[in-house]
Amino acid sequence: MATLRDVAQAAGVSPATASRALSAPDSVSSGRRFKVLEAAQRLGYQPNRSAQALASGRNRHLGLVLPDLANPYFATIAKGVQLEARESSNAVLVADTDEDPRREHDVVRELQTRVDGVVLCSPRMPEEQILECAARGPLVLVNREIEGIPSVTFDVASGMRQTLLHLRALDHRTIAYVGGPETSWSDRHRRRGLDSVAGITVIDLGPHRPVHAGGFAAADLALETGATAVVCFNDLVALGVVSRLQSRGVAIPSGMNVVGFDNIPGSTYVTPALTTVAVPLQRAGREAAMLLDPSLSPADAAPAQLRLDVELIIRESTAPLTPAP
Amino acid sequence: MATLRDVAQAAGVSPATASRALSAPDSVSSGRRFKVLEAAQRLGYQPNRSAQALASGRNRHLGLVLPDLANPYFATIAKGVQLEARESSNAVLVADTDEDPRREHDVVRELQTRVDGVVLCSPRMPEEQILECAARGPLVLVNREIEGIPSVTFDVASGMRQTLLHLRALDHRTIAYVGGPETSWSDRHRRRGLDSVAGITVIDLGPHRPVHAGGFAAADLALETGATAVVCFNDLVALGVVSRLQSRGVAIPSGMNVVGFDNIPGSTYVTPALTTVAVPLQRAGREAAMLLDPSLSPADAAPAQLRLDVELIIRESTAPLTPAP
DNA sequence: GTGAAAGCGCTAACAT
DNA sequence: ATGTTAGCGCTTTCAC
Repeated sequence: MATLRDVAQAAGVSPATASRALSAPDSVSSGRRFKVLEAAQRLGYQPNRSAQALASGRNRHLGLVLPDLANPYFATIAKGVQLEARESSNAVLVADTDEDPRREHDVVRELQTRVDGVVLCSPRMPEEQILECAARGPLVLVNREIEGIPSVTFDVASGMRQTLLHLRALDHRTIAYVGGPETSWSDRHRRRGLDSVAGITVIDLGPHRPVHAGGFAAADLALETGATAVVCFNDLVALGVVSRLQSRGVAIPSGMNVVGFDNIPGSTYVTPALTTVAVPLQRAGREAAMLLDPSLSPADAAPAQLRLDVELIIRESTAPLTPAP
Repeated sequence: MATLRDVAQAAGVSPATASRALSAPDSVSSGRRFKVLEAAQRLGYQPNRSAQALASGRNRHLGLVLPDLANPYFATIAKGVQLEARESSNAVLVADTDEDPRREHDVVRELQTRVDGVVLCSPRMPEEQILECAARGPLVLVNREIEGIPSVTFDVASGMRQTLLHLRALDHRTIAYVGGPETSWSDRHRRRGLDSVAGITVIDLGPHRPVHAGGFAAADLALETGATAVVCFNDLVALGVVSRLQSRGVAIPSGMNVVGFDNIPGSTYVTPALTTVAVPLQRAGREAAMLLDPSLSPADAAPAQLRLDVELIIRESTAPLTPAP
């Protein structure tokens, strides 16, 4: 394998010049630059990443920690991180914590020994642990906000408000909300939108596991309340609600309206297709990765806290309460 | 940040001994080992990965290349790779190719500059390009076999045979097969199982895109043939077939049976739950990562070609053709 | 703009 | 079992 020395020698310049020709082309006269590039090409030169990293103190590796790679929500964020990473010639180290918040802390620390910065999607890790991790190296939060740490979140309160306005316009007056994990930033902020619309009564069905199975129990509760629509913490839960309602013989939307959150791919595949709040997951991943780029964030600036807009997508699972005659 | 020298000094030993105490404990007397470990602990020593990598020539990084992270099929494989990597104290660099086979080659090569070995899930990259990549460094294929390259695949022909036997037992005599991409190893091998069961006529519906949308067109074709059951290349397609049939008013399983492949999580969420062939995706990821461990594979041995067993999971989308009276 | 030289922090012969 | 020594391949002052 050809080294930089070989290239320099072949080009008749010093290793320093060869290095510069490759990484800071403008600081080398065009003649020599050309010779170096040509030699590198000819010898099939591939820089040794480890040596670069050791000498420069930077890896060009980004870390990404998330609860579950097989969850389309997180997978989509991961795609966004990848996309941005590739454009800034970084690589992404992904670590899945298997939904175990206790494991997250160790995973982050382990990753921090290997990367220049970490994107952390951790709905449940205790705040003080996150602060501790942030002290060890650059870190950006996704879907959660902590004072003093850069983050990318979604304006879910607005999403909730849009949802309620939509349902009210369809003549619904009593709706049920299937909550997510109690400790989640994301659920707290959805709830902030719950009382933002006059003329709608919201029945709180309490916290539920944010997965398909969580929707089963919730569906039965919803039916009991007399609500005409059920709004769910996320699409996975909403899908569970739909399944359960259908198997109990309740038609959607005629017997009950259902709204999800997130707009994961599965929300369009189900029948009826789910009305849901689209959150720009991939964009969030990109933005998070960008916030990690040191050249873009002067160290003295306040940590950026992005709040991305969301949009209600109306599909088949919501309809006027009483259809026109 | 404390370095190994600092630790050595604090423990009153040479850097070499300190290094050994940490990485090959048995080669150091227990007294000194203890002192080193204690000093490391006290100073909060964290080895510098770049330096280790440069000196040893190994990164403890594994690469994983796949078409689409948001596809549950690949996401599950990724989880398996992660699991095994963690146990062997490796980290995983994931690269998504956005389903673009032309991009795969570059992505793999880029990754190979950063990792000790690559797990490649690439249904469509041309064989010669894969061979070229394999020549550059350790590489294991998943869900594809190429002579001379270690791989982990599934016995999908057996899965197909199990499916046909099941359908025959339910009195089906004519079934339709919705194929996947023509060039895919995986589709070729499914087809090998197609003629393995006597007494069943299989109508080939031709290649389809292996996603939900692909199932729509296929559903209409299937209806036209008079088949009583449709077997699909994968669950995503099967889900599409189900959607389309239902929206055309065909009940499942009474009007048509549907079988998928892969047993992705979504296959249980749909109504009716999908009969499908479960393939051990996570296990495949693990095995692939293990094959990459140099300590387990003597360089002179023939490349391992694992073929994992699959199992038909019978759910609600298949039923006897003519129910008992 | 260019080169010489000094490391980055660690591992692995080699010698003892 | 331990220490000495030499790099691994690159980046980056510093002087010119």
